[in-house]
Amino acid sequence: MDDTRQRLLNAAGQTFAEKGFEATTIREICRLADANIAAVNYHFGEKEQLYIEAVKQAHCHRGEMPQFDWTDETPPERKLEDFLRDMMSMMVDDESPSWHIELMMREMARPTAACTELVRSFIGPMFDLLNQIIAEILPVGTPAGVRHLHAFSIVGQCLLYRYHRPVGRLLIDEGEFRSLWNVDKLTRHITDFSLAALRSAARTSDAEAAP
Amino acid sequence: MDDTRQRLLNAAGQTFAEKGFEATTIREICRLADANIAAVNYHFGEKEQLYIEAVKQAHCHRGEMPQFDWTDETPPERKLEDFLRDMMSMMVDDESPSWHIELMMREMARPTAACTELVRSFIGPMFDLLNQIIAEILPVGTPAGVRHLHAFSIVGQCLLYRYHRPVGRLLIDEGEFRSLWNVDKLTRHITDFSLAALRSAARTSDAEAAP
Amino acid sequence: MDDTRQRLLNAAGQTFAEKGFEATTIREICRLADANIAAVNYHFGEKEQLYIEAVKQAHCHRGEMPQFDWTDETPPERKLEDFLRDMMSMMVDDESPSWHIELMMREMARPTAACTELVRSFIGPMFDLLNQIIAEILPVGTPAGVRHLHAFSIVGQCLLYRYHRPVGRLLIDEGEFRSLWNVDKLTRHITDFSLAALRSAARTSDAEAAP
Amino acid sequence: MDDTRQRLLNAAGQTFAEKGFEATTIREICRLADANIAAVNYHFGEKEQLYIEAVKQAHCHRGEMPQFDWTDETPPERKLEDFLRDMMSMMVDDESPSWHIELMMREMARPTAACTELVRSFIGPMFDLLNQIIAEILPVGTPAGVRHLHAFSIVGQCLLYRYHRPVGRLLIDEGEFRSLWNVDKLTRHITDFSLAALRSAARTSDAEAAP
DNA sequence: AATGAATGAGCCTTCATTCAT
DNA sequence: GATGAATGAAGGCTCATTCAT
Repeated sequence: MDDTRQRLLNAAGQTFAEKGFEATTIREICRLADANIAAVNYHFGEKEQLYIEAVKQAHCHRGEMPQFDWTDETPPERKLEDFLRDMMSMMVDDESPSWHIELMMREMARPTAACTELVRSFIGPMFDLLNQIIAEILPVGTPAGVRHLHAFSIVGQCLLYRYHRPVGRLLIDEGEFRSLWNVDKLTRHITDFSLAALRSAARTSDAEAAP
Repeated sequence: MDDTRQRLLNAAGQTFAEKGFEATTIREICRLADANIAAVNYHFGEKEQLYIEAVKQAHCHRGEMPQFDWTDETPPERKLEDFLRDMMSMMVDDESPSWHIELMMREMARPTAACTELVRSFIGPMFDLLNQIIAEILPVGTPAGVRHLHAFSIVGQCLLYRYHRPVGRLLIDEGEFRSLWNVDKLTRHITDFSLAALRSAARTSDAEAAP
Repeated sequence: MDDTRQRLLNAAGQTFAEKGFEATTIREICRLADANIAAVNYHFGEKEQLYIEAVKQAHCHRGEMPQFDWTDETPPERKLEDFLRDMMSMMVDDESPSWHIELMMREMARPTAACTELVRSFIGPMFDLLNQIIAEILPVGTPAGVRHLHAFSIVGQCLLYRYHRPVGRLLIDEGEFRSLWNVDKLTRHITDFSLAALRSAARTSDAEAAP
Repeated sequence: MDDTRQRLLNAAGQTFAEKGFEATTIREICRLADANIAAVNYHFGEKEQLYIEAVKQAHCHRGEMPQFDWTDETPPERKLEDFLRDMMSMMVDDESPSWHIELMMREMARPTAACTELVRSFIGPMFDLLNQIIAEILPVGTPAGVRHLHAFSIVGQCLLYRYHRPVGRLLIDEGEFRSLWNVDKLTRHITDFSLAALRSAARTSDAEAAP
């Protein structure tokens, strides 16, 4: 039965997400999974392989890629907002612990062998999608390098709210923190901020192109 | 002699920055510092205290706060660019390993007891400074919450280039990576991007305020 | 099918011969035999039983006892030489790894439960045969104890070349080692050495018997 | 204090001698030495190093080389007997457990890294001494290779009584075994046997040299 | 003030074996 | 008859820490 294997993966993902690879012991995982200590070695060979499999499963579980109901008519501004809302729902999840995302975040900050796979199947496609949206806003012919810089600027704004949440908590007072760390509000702000920057870049670029 | 204590702090900062708290062993630090194995416990009581002291020293070493030669005449746009250039020089340091900054980055992502002190003496003042610059650009009377959102958007763009450098390396090809991950280029882009967004916000705000 | 059982025995013999009982793992044997991990316990109950069966098979494979074409006329000197040549071909086998013999050698040095069977069916008969040859050379009526001492002296000379081959390699230089560790040369030397000793013992014994 | 280190070496030698390297656990050694389990790692780094040091100490303890009160007048026959008596007292030691020798014997049969040192400081000198005695008996000018063969024949006779004691026990009945496995009796037999062979070789050699 | 020695808890891994199918 | 899954004990080793000097 694959039950034990699955329970191990869940327990591992959860614990690795919470404490990181080094600080997690396989005893802890096995206790949580209600499995024998030797089960990890039997199913995965070694601790690191279990970690890699857990990361793989983490983003699979999330559903590979979000589904948007966009048509050919959908304006890019709307697409950007949808995209950002999806991103921010991953960054700010007060209700669920969502170790799947936490594990991916850890992997992005300190990549191990599992990172390549993660980039191939999730991060890469998301990055490409964002670049397509940007391409619809910036003038045709904008170099890829410029689009990438804008994409990084947008993604950077999102990631901060997950990675630096504890620091943010120290920088602003509690009331403000609670009203701020909220998917709706943050989505709206980042959308406005980024759209303004993109439009400005588009204008500048046009002006340069047509003197 | 305080020599041993100092050598321990240096060795600890270096190693903690490179490997993180868990993955670093006291033996390793002592070997690097050419000190006795019991020296850490003698001077600092326990491993965690050594870590805290190392973090404290890391940001002290950096010189607390950058010094800008601004006058009352200096326009906020110039100030923002200077500020961002200083930030980016911390984010992108190809030449020096700069464990001081790496340690601070680690602490910001996974705060420990040392974080409060770090925020008080370095991150907080930097955040305040950025907010002052923003306040000069946005209309008088803009609520603090709005300023903070803009500050986060700006800081988020910067931090990405340090935290997600390995992922960035996987997303774009090597030639582009090398031409992109560069203080000048990134400073200019982030300045332009953020300034455009701020100006747009300023216009919108004025329009709302004066119908 | 008895195929698996047989493959296990071969793999076990080979591995036990090479590494000894303790250092050999069941997994290793099963991998080599391309059998399931539980096959050993299924077919043999436990590791030790597999070892015993492997030892049994080792000497069976060798053909129980050598066949000599001796007649009543064959002089004992010739018999001794034939016997020693057979012994030495087991001790010095450059060509084949011959795990069958290596396993028997191990068992003789550190006997386990398998040893009794080995002595009964192979070593004992060989020892008896040697004693018969000795009896033909020493005067009639020589006590069994004296014959046994001579047998031990002869066997001891042979065994050294297998058990202490690595030490021998360190005691003499490589050229000499290669010219020495050779069935023909060693057979001739041990035959001459032993025959001289036996004849001397025969003379002494006769002199004592007939004053 | 070096007390613990010494106790560990003693316990290790004893246990390794009894059970071999693989079958011995460091927990067992530490229990016997009344030391903490981490003491082995502290003093020797790893199990194998402890083993090597134990082997080194084993032959040091024995007193490097036996001391014989020989003069220039001492006939080689007397020297051979003394030499063999010393050898046999190592091979047949009913009274004392003498793990020192047992450990050396194990090392000779299955050499590890410790063997080279053992050969250099003990086995080699003993082998040289035996060859000198042989040189006094065989005619001047006998090639080294021939002397070595005789030395091996003599040493082989001795070693059998230690390595194959259990098999010997199965080949002859208990009464005979007890009367045989005895330093005096065996020394006398091996001396007579070998001396006869050497003298015969000397005569043959002379006859060939002077036709 | 400073250190070599020692400690005990705990790490990951591997073992021979047994269980349920 | 044969096997993949699972088990518990034990393996060597490393850890941060403390002790006696």
